[in-house]
Amino acid sequence: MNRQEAEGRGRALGETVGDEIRRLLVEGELVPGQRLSESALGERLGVSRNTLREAFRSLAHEGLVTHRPNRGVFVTTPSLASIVDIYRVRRFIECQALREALPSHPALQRMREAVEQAGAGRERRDWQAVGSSNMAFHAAIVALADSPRLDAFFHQLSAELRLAFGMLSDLEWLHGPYVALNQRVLEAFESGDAERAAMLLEQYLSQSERTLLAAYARDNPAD
Amino acid sequence: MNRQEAEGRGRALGETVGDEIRRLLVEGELVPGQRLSESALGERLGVSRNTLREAFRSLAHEGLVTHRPNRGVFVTTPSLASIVDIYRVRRFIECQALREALPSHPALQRMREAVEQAGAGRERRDWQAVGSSNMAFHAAIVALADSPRLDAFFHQLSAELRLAFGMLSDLEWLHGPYVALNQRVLEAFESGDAERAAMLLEQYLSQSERTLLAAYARDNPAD
DNA sequence: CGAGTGTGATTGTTCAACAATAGCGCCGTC
DNA sequence: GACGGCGCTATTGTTGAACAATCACACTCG
Repeated sequence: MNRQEAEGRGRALGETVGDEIRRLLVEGELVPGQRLSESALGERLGVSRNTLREAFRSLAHEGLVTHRPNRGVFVTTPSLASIVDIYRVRRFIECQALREALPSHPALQRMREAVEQAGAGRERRDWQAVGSSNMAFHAAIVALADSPRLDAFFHQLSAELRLAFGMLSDLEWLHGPYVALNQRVLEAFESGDAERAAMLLEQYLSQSERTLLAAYARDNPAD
Repeated sequence: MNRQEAEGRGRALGETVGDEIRRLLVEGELVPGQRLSESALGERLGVSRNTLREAFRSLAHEGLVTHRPNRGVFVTTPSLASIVDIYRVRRFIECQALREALPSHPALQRMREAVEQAGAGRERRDWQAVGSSNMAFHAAIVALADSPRLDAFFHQLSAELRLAFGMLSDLEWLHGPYVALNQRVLEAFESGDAERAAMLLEQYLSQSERTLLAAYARDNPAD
Protein backbone atom coordinates (compact mmCIF):
# COMPACT_ATOMS: atom_id res chain seq x y z
CA MET A 1 0.00 0.00 0.00
CA ASN A 2 2.80 2.38 0.82
CA ARG A 3 4.64 1.34 -2.24
CA GLN A 4 2.62 2.53 -5.20
CA GLU A 5 3.81 6.01 -4.39
CA ALA A 6 6.83 4.54 -6.16
CA GLU A 7 7.83 7.69 -7.88
CA GLY A 8 9.45 7.46 -11.26
CA ARG A 9 11.05 4.06 -11.19
CA GLY A 10 7.86 2.12 -11.66
CA ARG A 11 9.77 -1.08 -12.29
CA ALA A 12 8.70 -4.50 -11.14
CA LEU A 13 7.57 -4.26 -7.55
CA GLY A 14 9.08 -7.65 -6.86
CA GLU A 15 12.53 -6.31 -7.72
CA THR A 16 11.98 -3.24 -5.61
CA VAL A 17 11.10 -5.40 -2.63
CA GLY A 18 14.27 -7.40 -3.17
CA ASP A 19 16.35 -4.25 -3.10
CA GLU A 20 14.54 -3.09 0.00
CA ILE A 21 15.35 -6.31 1.84
CA ARG A 22 18.96 -6.12 0.68
CA ARG A 23 19.12 -2.68 2.19
CA LEU A 24 17.70 -3.92 5.48
CA LEU A 25 20.32 -6.64 5.45
CA VAL A 26 23.40 -4.51 4.92
CA GLU A 27 22.11 -1.92 7.36
CA GLY A 28 21.91 -4.60 9.98
CA GLU A 29 18.19 -4.21 10.48
CA LEU A 30 17.87 -7.89 9.77
CA VAL A 31 20.49 -10.02 11.47
CA PRO A 32 21.83 -13.44 10.46
CA GLY A 33 19.78 -16.34 11.70
CA GLN A 34 16.62 -14.28 11.93
CA ARG A 35 13.53 -15.81 10.46
CA LEU A 36 11.69 -13.78 7.87
CA SER A 37 8.01 -14.46 8.29
CA GLU A 38 6.12 -14.04 5.07
CA SER A 39 3.10 -12.39 6.62
CA ALA A 40 5.07 -10.13 8.97
CA LEU A 41 7.54 -8.90 6.37
CA GLY A 42 4.81 -8.63 3.78
CA GLU A 43 2.82 -6.44 6.11
CA ARG A 44 5.86 -4.32 6.93
CA LEU A 45 6.79 -3.76 3.30
CA GLY A 46 3.23 -3.47 2.15
CA VAL A 47 3.32 -6.28 -0.36
CA SER A 48 1.47 -9.55 -0.67
CA ARG A 49 2.93 -12.91 0.25
CA ASN A 50 3.27 -13.96 -3.38
CA THR A 51 5.26 -10.91 -4.32
CA LEU A 52 7.45 -11.36 -1.29
CA ARG A 53 8.08 -14.99 -2.12
CA GLU A 54 9.32 -13.99 -5.57
CA ALA A 55 11.78 -11.60 -3.97
CA PHE A 56 12.89 -14.35 -1.59
CA ARG A 57 13.77 -16.57 -4.51
CA SER A 58 16.19 -14.00 -5.84
CA LEU A 59 17.75 -13.37 -2.47
CA ALA A 60 18.12 -17.08 -1.82
CA HIS A 61 19.85 -17.45 -5.15
CA GLU A 62 22.34 -14.80 -4.07
CA GLY A 63 22.97 -16.63 -0.83
CA LEU A 64 21.81 -13.75 1.35
CA VAL A 65 18.91 -15.74 2.60
CA THR A 66 18.47 -19.44 3.17
CA HIS A 67 15.30 -21.24 2.33
CA ARG A 68 14.36 -24.15 4.55
CA PRO A 69 11.40 -25.95 3.01
CA ASN A 70 8.25 -25.79 5.07
CA ARG A 71 10.04 -23.79 7.71
CA GLY A 72 10.58 -20.44 6.09
CA VAL A 73 13.44 -18.27 4.95
CA PHE A 74 16.19 -17.15 7.29
CA VAL A 75 18.88 -14.57 6.97
CA THR A 76 21.90 -16.64 6.07
CA THR A 77 24.34 -17.15 8.91
CA PRO A 78 27.80 -17.10 7.39
CA SER A 79 29.78 -20.11 8.53
CA LEU A 80 33.50 -20.41 8.96
CA ALA A 81 33.49 -22.65 5.92
CA SER A 82 31.74 -20.06 3.79
CA ILE A 83 34.19 -17.34 4.82
CA VAL A 84 37.10 -19.58 3.94
CA ASP A 85 35.49 -20.39 0.62
CA ILE A 86 34.78 -16.78 -0.24
CA TYR A 87 38.37 -15.79 0.41
CA ARG A 88 39.64 -18.70 -1.59
CA VAL A 89 37.60 -17.54 -4.53
CA ARG A 90 38.70 -13.95 -4.04
CA ARG A 91 42.37 -14.89 -4.11
CA PHE A 92 41.68 -17.08 -7.09
CA ILE A 93 39.99 -14.36 -9.09
CA GLU A 94 41.45 -11.08 -7.95
CA CYS A 95 45.09 -12.10 -8.09
CA GLN A 96 44.81 -13.43 -11.58
CA ALA A 97 42.82 -10.45 -12.76
CA LEU A 98 45.62 -8.24 -11.53
CA ARG A 99 48.29 -10.42 -13.09
CA GLU A 100 46.70 -10.50 -16.51
CA ALA A 101 45.48 -6.92 -16.63
CA LEU A 102 46.56 -4.32 -19.10
CA PRO A 103 48.37 -1.48 -17.31
CA SER A 104 46.21 1.08 -19.05
CA HIS A 105 42.87 -0.46 -18.25
CA PRO A 106 40.08 2.04 -17.59
CA ALA A 107 39.15 0.29 -14.33
CA LEU A 108 42.42 1.61 -12.96
CA GLN A 109 40.71 4.93 -12.45
CA ARG A 110 38.09 3.24 -10.32
CA MET A 111 40.83 1.69 -8.23
CA ARG A 112 42.38 5.11 -7.62
CA GLU A 113 39.08 6.65 -6.62
CA ALA A 114 38.31 3.81 -4.24
CA VAL A 115 41.66 4.17 -2.49
CA GLU A 116 41.10 7.88 -2.17
CA GLN A 117 37.64 7.47 -0.71
CA ALA A 118 38.82 4.81 1.69
CA GLY A 119 41.47 7.23 2.93
CA ALA A 120 38.88 9.95 3.41
CA GLY A 121 36.64 7.53 5.28
CA ARG A 122 39.47 6.58 7.60
CA GLU A 123 40.05 10.25 8.40
CA ARG A 124 36.44 10.51 9.49
CA ARG A 125 36.68 7.18 11.32
CA ASP A 126 33.65 6.13 9.30
CA TRP A 127 34.47 2.44 9.13
CA GLN A 128 31.31 1.55 7.30
CA ALA A 129 32.42 3.84 4.47
CA VAL A 130 35.94 2.44 4.59
CA GLY A 131 34.53 -1.04 4.19
CA SER A 132 32.44 0.01 1.20
CA SER A 133 35.40 1.71 -0.45
CA ASN A 134 37.53 -1.36 0.15
CA MET A 135 35.01 -3.51 -1.63
CA ALA A 136 34.81 -0.97 -4.45
CA PHE A 137 38.57 -1.24 -4.82
CA HIS A 138 38.42 -4.99 -5.14
CA ALA A 139 35.45 -4.84 -7.48
CA ALA A 140 37.56 -2.60 -9.69
CA ILE A 141 40.34 -5.19 -9.63
CA VAL A 142 37.91 -7.81 -10.85
CA ALA A 143 36.72 -5.39 -13.51
CA LEU A 144 40.24 -5.52 -14.94
CA ALA A 145 39.32 -8.92 -16.34
CA ASP A 146 36.65 -7.29 -18.50
CA SER A 147 34.00 -9.88 -17.88
CA PRO A 148 30.41 -9.00 -16.95
CA ARG A 149 29.87 -12.47 -15.56
CA LEU A 150 32.90 -12.27 -13.35
CA ASP A 151 31.76 -8.86 -12.16
CA ALA A 152 28.34 -10.21 -11.27
CA PHE A 153 29.88 -13.17 -9.48
CA PHE A 154 32.07 -10.91 -7.41
CA HIS A 155 29.16 -8.66 -6.62
CA GLN A 156 27.41 -11.66 -5.14
CA LEU A 157 30.44 -12.69 -3.12
CA SER A 158 30.79 -9.23 -1.67
CA ALA A 159 27.15 -9.20 -0.59
CA GLU A 160 27.71 -12.44 1.28
CA LEU A 161 30.85 -11.06 2.81
CA ARG A 162 29.07 -7.94 3.95
CA LEU A 163 26.69 -10.22 5.80
CA ALA A 164 29.64 -11.65 7.70
CA PHE A 165 30.99 -8.17 8.43
CA GLY A 166 27.60 -7.22 9.78
CA MET A 167 27.84 -9.92 12.42
CA LEU A 168 30.92 -8.36 13.93
CA SER A 169 31.79 -5.42 16.03
CA ASP A 170 35.25 -3.92 15.72
CA LEU A 171 34.89 -2.63 12.21
CA GLU A 172 37.98 -0.50 12.71
CA TRP A 173 40.19 -3.54 13.05
CA LEU A 174 38.43 -5.18 10.17
CA HIS A 175 38.76 -2.39 7.64
CA GLY A 176 41.22 0.14 8.96
CA PRO A 177 44.56 -1.53 8.24
CA TYR A 178 43.70 -2.32 4.66
CA VAL A 179 43.58 1.19 3.31
CA ALA A 180 47.35 1.34 3.28
CA LEU A 181 47.61 -2.11 1.78
CA ASN A 182 45.25 -1.16 -1.01
CA GLN A 183 47.47 1.79 -1.66
CA ARG A 184 50.54 -0.43 -1.96
CA VAL A 185 48.82 -2.83 -4.32
CA LEU A 186 47.76 0.08 -6.48
CA GLU A 187 51.26 1.58 -6.53
CA ALA A 188 52.85 -1.71 -7.47
CA PHE A 189 50.39 -2.16 -10.29
CA GLU A 190 50.80 1.38 -11.55
CA SER A 191 54.54 0.97 -11.56
CA GLY A 192 54.06 -1.81 -14.09
CA ASP A 193 54.92 -4.67 -11.79
CA ALA A 194 51.68 -6.59 -11.99
CA GLU A 195 53.29 -9.72 -10.60
CA ARG A 196 54.37 -7.97 -7.44
CA ALA A 197 50.96 -6.34 -7.11
CA ALA A 198 49.35 -9.75 -7.32
CA MET A 199 51.61 -11.11 -4.59
CA LEU A 200 50.87 -8.17 -2.35
CA LEU A 201 47.20 -8.68 -2.97
CA GLU A 202 47.45 -12.32 -2.03
CA GLN A 203 49.10 -11.41 1.26
CA TYR A 204 46.47 -8.77 1.78
CA LEU A 205 43.62 -11.19 1.27
CA SER A 206 45.12 -13.86 3.46
CA GLN A 207 45.65 -11.41 6.27
CA SER A 208 42.15 -10.03 5.90
CA GLU A 209 40.80 -13.55 6.01
CA ARG A 210 42.66 -14.35 9.20
CA THR A 211 41.43 -11.17 10.86
CA LEU A 212 37.87 -11.88 9.87
CA LEU A 213 38.04 -15.50 11.01
CA ALA A 214 39.52 -14.48 14.33
CA ALA A 215 36.86 -11.84 14.92
CA TYR A 216 34.22 -14.33 13.91
CA ALA A 217 35.52 -16.98 16.28
CA ARG A 218 35.63 -14.42 19.09
CA ASP A 219 32.08 -13.23 18.57
CA ASN A 220 30.69 -16.72 17.96
CA PRO A 221 32.46 -18.97 20.41
CA ALA A 222 29.81 -21.64 19.95
CA ASP A 223 30.75 -22.18 16.36
CA MET B 1 26.35 -22.50 -0.18
CA ASN B 2 24.10 -24.82 1.69
CA ARG B 3 22.45 -26.30 -1.33
CA GLN B 4 23.14 -29.85 -0.30
CA GLU B 5 22.25 -29.41 3.32
CA ALA B 6 18.51 -29.36 2.92
CA GLU B 7 18.71 -31.81 0.10
CA GLY B 8 17.47 -35.09 1.53
CA ARG B 9 13.86 -34.58 2.52
CA GLY B 10 12.60 -31.16 1.71
CA ARG B 11 11.53 -30.44 -1.83
CA ALA B 12 9.45 -27.63 -3.12
CA LEU B 13 7.23 -27.77 -6.16
CA GLY B 14 8.63 -24.45 -7.29
CA GLU B 15 12.10 -25.97 -7.44
CA THR B 16 10.84 -29.03 -9.24
CA VAL B 17 9.23 -26.86 -11.87
CA GLY B 18 12.50 -25.01 -12.32
CA ASP B 19 14.32 -28.28 -12.93
CA GLU B 20 11.65 -29.34 -15.36
CA ILE B 21 12.04 -26.16 -17.40
CA ARG B 22 15.81 -26.54 -17.32
CA ARG B 23 15.35 -30.01 -18.77
CA LEU B 24 13.11 -28.69 -21.53
CA LEU B 25 15.76 -26.10 -22.29
CA VAL B 26 18.75 -28.41 -22.63
CA GLU B 27 16.68 -30.93 -24.57
CA GLY B 28 15.88 -28.23 -27.08
CA GLU B 29 12.17 -28.42 -26.47
CA LEU B 30 12.27 -24.71 -25.75
CA VAL B 31 14.38 -22.74 -28.16
CA PRO B 32 16.15 -19.41 -27.62
CA GLY B 33 13.99 -16.39 -28.27
CA GLN B 34 10.80 -18.26 -27.56
CA ARG B 35 8.34 -16.56 -25.29
CA LEU B 36 7.22 -18.50 -22.25
CA SER B 37 3.61 -17.65 -21.62
CA GLU B 38 2.70 -17.97 -18.00
CA SER B 39 -0.72 -19.45 -18.60
CA ALA B 40 0.38 -21.81 -21.37
CA LEU B 41 3.42 -23.18 -19.57
CA GLY B 42 1.54 -23.31 -16.30
CA GLU B 43 -1.13 -25.39 -17.94
CA ARG B 44 1.41 -27.67 -19.57
CA LEU B 45 3.33 -28.28 -16.35
CA GLY B 46 0.23 -28.38 -14.22
CA VAL B 47 1.15 -25.57 -11.89
CA SER B 48 -0.37 -22.23 -11.14
CA ARG B 49 0.93 -18.95 -12.44
CA ASN B 50 2.30 -17.91 -9.08
CA THR B 51 4.35 -21.05 -8.70
CA LEU B 52 5.62 -20.72 -12.23
CA ARG B 53 6.64 -17.13 -11.65
CA GLU B 54 8.74 -18.19 -8.70
CA ALA B 55 10.54 -20.70 -10.88
CA PHE B 56 11.07 -18.01 -13.52
CA ARG B 57 12.85 -15.84 -10.99
CA SER B 58 15.43 -18.55 -10.39
CA LEU B 59 15.92 -19.24 -14.06
CA ALA B 60 16.28 -15.56 -14.84
CA HIS B 61 18.90 -15.29 -12.15
CA GLU B 62 20.85 -18.06 -13.85
CA GLY B 63 20.62 -16.28 -17.16
CA LEU B 64 18.74 -19.09 -18.88
CA VAL B 65 15.71 -16.94 -19.29
CA THR B 66 15.33 -13.22 -19.79
CA HIS B 67 12.64 -11.22 -18.11
CA ARG B 68 11.24 -8.25 -19.99
CA PRO B 69 8.95 -6.31 -17.67
CA ASN B 70 5.34 -6.33 -18.72
CA ARG B 71 6.17 -8.40 -21.75
CA GLY B 72 7.00 -11.77 -20.32
CA VAL B 73 9.95 -14.10 -20.03
CA PHE B 74 11.85 -15.37 -23.04
CA VAL B 75 14.38 -18.11 -23.46
CA THR B 76 17.65 -16.22 -23.49
CA THR B 77 19.22 -15.87 -26.91
CA PRO B 78 22.95 -16.20 -26.43
CA SER B 79 24.76 -13.37 -28.12
CA LEU B 80 28.22 -13.37 -29.59
CA ALA B 81 29.26 -11.18 -26.69
CA SER B 82 27.98 -13.65 -24.14
CA ILE B 83 29.80 -16.55 -25.79
CA VAL B 84 33.01 -14.57 -25.79
CA ASP B 85 32.49 -13.67 -22.16
CA ILE B 86 31.75 -17.22 -21.10
CA TYR B 87 34.91 -18.51 -22.74
CA ARG B 88 36.94 -15.73 -21.20
CA VAL B 89 35.71 -16.77 -17.79
CA ARG B 90 36.33 -20.43 -18.53
CA ARG B 91 39.93 -19.79 -19.52
CA PHE B 92 40.30 -17.61 -16.49
CA ILE B 93 39.02 -20.20 -14.05
CA GLU B 94 39.81 -23.58 -15.53
CA CYS B 95 43.41 -22.88 -16.44
CA GLN B 96 44.26 -21.57 -13.04
CA ALA B 97 42.42 -24.39 -11.30
CA LEU B 98 44.57 -26.81 -13.24
CA ARG B 99 47.75 -24.90 -12.53
CA GLU B 100 47.22 -24.73 -8.81
CA ALA B 101 45.77 -28.18 -8.30
CA LEU B 102 47.31 -30.91 -6.21
CA PRO B 103 48.26 -33.86 -8.41
CA SER B 104 46.47 -36.26 -6.10
CA HIS B 105 43.19 -34.42 -5.93
CA PRO B 106 40.12 -36.67 -5.75
CA ALA B 107 38.47 -34.80 -8.61
CA LEU B 108 41.07 -36.38 -10.86
CA GLN B 109 39.01 -39.54 -10.81
CA ARG B 110 36.04 -37.60 -12.12
CA MET B 111 38.19 -36.26 -14.92
CA ARG B 112 39.21 -39.78 -15.91
CA GLU B 113 35.64 -41.01 -15.90
CA ALA B 114 34.48 -38.09 -18.00
CA VAL B 115 37.14 -38.72 -20.63
CA GLU B 116 36.20 -42.36 -20.73
CA GLN B 117 32.52 -41.63 -21.15
CA ALA B 118 33.20 -39.06 -23.82
CA GLY B 119 35.15 -41.69 -25.72
CA ALA B 120 32.30 -44.15 -25.42
CA GLY B 121 29.86 -41.52 -26.60
CA ARG B 122 31.97 -40.80 -29.64
CA GLU B 123 31.96 -44.49 -30.53
CA ARG B 124 28.18 -44.43 -30.53
CA ARG B 125 28.21 -41.11 -32.39
CA ASP B 126 25.97 -39.81 -29.61
CA TRP B 127 27.12 -36.21 -29.74
CA GLN B 128 24.72 -35.08 -27.10
CA ALA B 129 26.38 -37.50 -24.68
CA VAL B 130 29.82 -36.40 -25.81
CA GLY B 131 28.90 -32.82 -25.05
CA SER B 132 27.66 -33.74 -21.59
CA SER B 133 30.81 -35.70 -20.83
CA ASN B 134 32.93 -32.82 -22.05
CA MET B 135 31.21 -30.49 -19.65
CA ALA B 136 31.62 -33.03 -16.87
CA PHE B 137 35.33 -33.10 -17.59
CA HIS B 138 35.60 -29.36 -17.28
CA ALA B 139 33.42 -29.28 -14.18
CA ALA B 140 35.88 -31.71 -12.65
CA ILE B 141 38.72 -29.38 -13.52
CA VAL B 142 36.98 -26.56 -11.70
CA ALA B 143 36.40 -28.92 -8.77
CA LEU B 144 40.17 -29.11 -8.41
CA ALA B 145 39.97 -25.66 -6.84
CA ASP B 146 37.90 -27.09 -3.99
CA SER B 147 35.43 -24.26 -3.87
CA PRO B 148 31.67 -24.84 -3.73
CA ARG B 149 31.04 -21.31 -4.95
CA LEU B 150 33.29 -21.74 -7.92
CA ASP B 151 31.57 -25.02 -8.70
CA ALA B 152 28.17 -23.38 -8.59
CA PHE B 153 29.38 -20.55 -10.79
CA PHE B 154 30.71 -22.94 -13.37
CA HIS B 155 27.51 -24.95 -13.28
CA GLN B 156 25.68 -21.79 -14.24
CA LEU B 157 28.10 -20.99 -17.04
CA SER B 158 27.75 -24.44 -18.49
CA ALA B 159 23.97 -24.17 -18.51
CA GLU B 160 24.23 -20.96 -20.49
CA LEU B 161 26.69 -22.55 -22.84
CA ARG B 162 24.44 -25.50 -23.40
CA LEU B 163 21.82 -23.02 -24.51
CA ALA B 164 24.19 -21.81 -27.20
CA PHE B 165 24.99 -25.37 -28.25
CA GLY B 166 21.29 -26.02 -28.56
CA MET B 167 20.99 -23.31 -31.19
CA LEU B 168 23.34 -25.11 -33.50
CA SER B 169 23.32 -28.07 -35.71
CA ASP B 170 26.58 -29.86 -36.39
CA LEU B 171 27.11 -31.16 -32.91
CA GLU B 172 29.73 -33.54 -34.22
CA TRP B 173 32.02 -30.71 -35.23
CA LEU B 174 31.31 -28.97 -31.98
CA HIS B 175 32.09 -31.81 -29.62
CA GLY B 176 33.84 -34.53 -31.57
CA PRO B 177 37.37 -33.15 -31.82
CA TYR B 178 37.63 -32.33 -28.15
CA VAL B 179 37.57 -35.85 -26.79
CA ALA B 180 41.17 -36.33 -27.84
CA LEU B 181 42.15 -32.92 -26.51
CA ASN B 182 40.60 -33.71 -23.15
CA GLN B 183 42.67 -36.84 -23.12
CA ARG B 184 45.87 -34.91 -23.74
CA VAL B 185 45.11 -32.40 -21.00
CA LEU B 186 44.45 -35.24 -18.61
CA GLU B 187 47.66 -37.03 -19.54
CA ALA B 188 49.74 -33.90 -19.12
CA PHE B 189 48.23 -33.28 -15.74
CA GLU B 190 48.67 -36.86 -14.59
CA SER B 191 52.29 -36.78 -15.66
CA GLY B 192 52.77 -34.02 -13.12
CA ASP B 193 53.20 -31.20 -15.60
CA ALA B 194 50.33 -29.00 -14.51
CA GLU B 195 51.75 -26.01 -16.33
CA ARG B 196 51.72 -27.79 -19.64
CA ALA B 197 48.24 -29.12 -18.97
CA ALA B 198 47.06 -25.57 -18.37
CA MET B 199 48.56 -24.38 -21.63
CA LEU B 200 46.97 -27.22 -23.55
CA LEU B 201 43.69 -26.40 -21.91
CA GLU B 202 43.98 -22.79 -22.93
CA GLN B 203 44.56 -23.79 -26.54
CA TYR B 204 41.67 -26.17 -26.27
CA LEU B 205 39.30 -23.53 -25.01
CA SER B 206 40.34 -20.96 -27.56
CA GLN B 207 39.84 -23.42 -30.37
CA SER B 208 36.48 -24.49 -29.01
CA GLU B 209 35.47 -20.85 -28.76
CA ARG B 210 36.40 -20.19 -32.37
CA THR B 211 34.50 -23.22 -33.57
CA LEU B 212 31.43 -22.22 -31.62
CA LEU B 213 31.56 -18.63 -32.81
CA ALA B 214 31.95 -19.72 -36.40
CA ALA B 215 29.02 -22.11 -36.18
CA TYR B 216 27.00 -19.41 -34.50
CA ALA B 217 27.80 -16.87 -37.17
CA ARG B 218 26.90 -19.37 -39.85
CA ASP B 219 23.54 -20.27 -38.32
CA ASN B 220 22.68 -16.67 -37.41
CA PRO B 221 23.88 -14.56 -40.29
CA ALA B 222 21.66 -11.70 -39.18
CA ASP B 223 23.63 -11.21 -36.02
C1' DC C 1 0.06 6.76 -46.37
C1' DG C 2 0.74 8.00 -41.64
C1' DA C 3 -0.71 8.98 -36.94
C1' DG C 4 -3.74 8.53 -33.27
C1' DT C 5 -6.88 5.30 -31.03
C1' DG C 6 -9.42 1.37 -29.30
C1' DT C 7 -9.27 -3.30 -28.22
C1' DG C 8 -7.71 -7.70 -26.64
C1' DA C 9 -4.33 -10.34 -24.59
C1' DT C 10 -0.78 -10.82 -21.18
C1' DT C 11 1.63 -9.56 -17.28
C1' DG C 12 1.81 -7.57 -12.36
C1' DT C 13 -0.19 -7.89 -7.96
C1' DT C 14 -3.43 -8.87 -4.51
C1' DC C 15 -6.54 -11.68 -1.96
C1' DA C 16 -8.78 -15.63 0.06
C1' DA C 17 -8.77 -20.30 0.63
C1' DC C 18 -7.09 -24.86 1.54
C1' DA C 19 -3.56 -28.67 2.06
C1' DA C 20 0.70 -30.01 4.05
C1' DT C 21 4.09 -29.67 7.33
C1' DA C 22 6.85 -28.59 11.52
C1' DG C 23 7.06 -27.18 16.17
C1' DC C 24 5.05 -27.55 20.64
C1' DG C 25 2.47 -28.60 24.56
C1' DC C 26 -0.35 -32.11 26.60
C1' DC C 27 -1.28 -36.32 28.37
C1' DG C 28 -0.96 -40.91 29.92
C1' DT C 29 2.07 -44.63 30.88
C1' DC C 30 5.72 -46.72 33.07
C1' DG D 1 10.01 -37.76 36.95
C1' DA D 2 11.25 -39.24 32.26
C1' DC D 3 9.65 -40.71 27.96
C1' DG D 4 7.08 -41.35 23.85
C1' DG D 5 2.96 -40.78 21.29
C1' DC D 6 -0.93 -37.54 20.18
C1' DG D 7 -3.23 -33.76 18.47
C1' DC D 8 -3.23 -28.64 18.15
C1' DT D 9 -1.79 -24.50 15.98
C1' DA D 10 0.79 -21.38 13.35
C1' DT D 11 3.22 -21.10 9.14
C1' DT D 12 4.44 -22.35 4.70
C1' DG D 13 3.15 -24.30 -0.05
C1' DT D 14 0.04 -23.88 -3.71
C1' DT D 15 -3.99 -22.77 -6.07
C1' DG D 16 -7.57 -20.01 -8.45
C1' DA D 17 -9.88 -15.92 -9.22
C1' DA D 18 -9.94 -11.14 -9.62
C1' DC D 19 -8.51 -6.62 -11.07
C1' DA D 20 -5.18 -2.99 -12.63
C1' DA D 21 -1.41 -1.84 -15.68
C1' DT D 22 0.76 -2.31 -19.81
C1' DC D 23 1.84 -3.76 -24.39
C1' DA D 24 0.96 -5.35 -29.28
C1' DC D 25 -1.72 -4.74 -33.02
C1' DA D 26 -5.28 -3.86 -36.08
C1' DC D 27 -8.35 -0.18 -37.24
C1' DT D 28 -9.98 4.18 -38.31
C1' DC D 29 -9.59 8.86 -39.61
C1' DG D 30 -7.42 12.69 -41.61
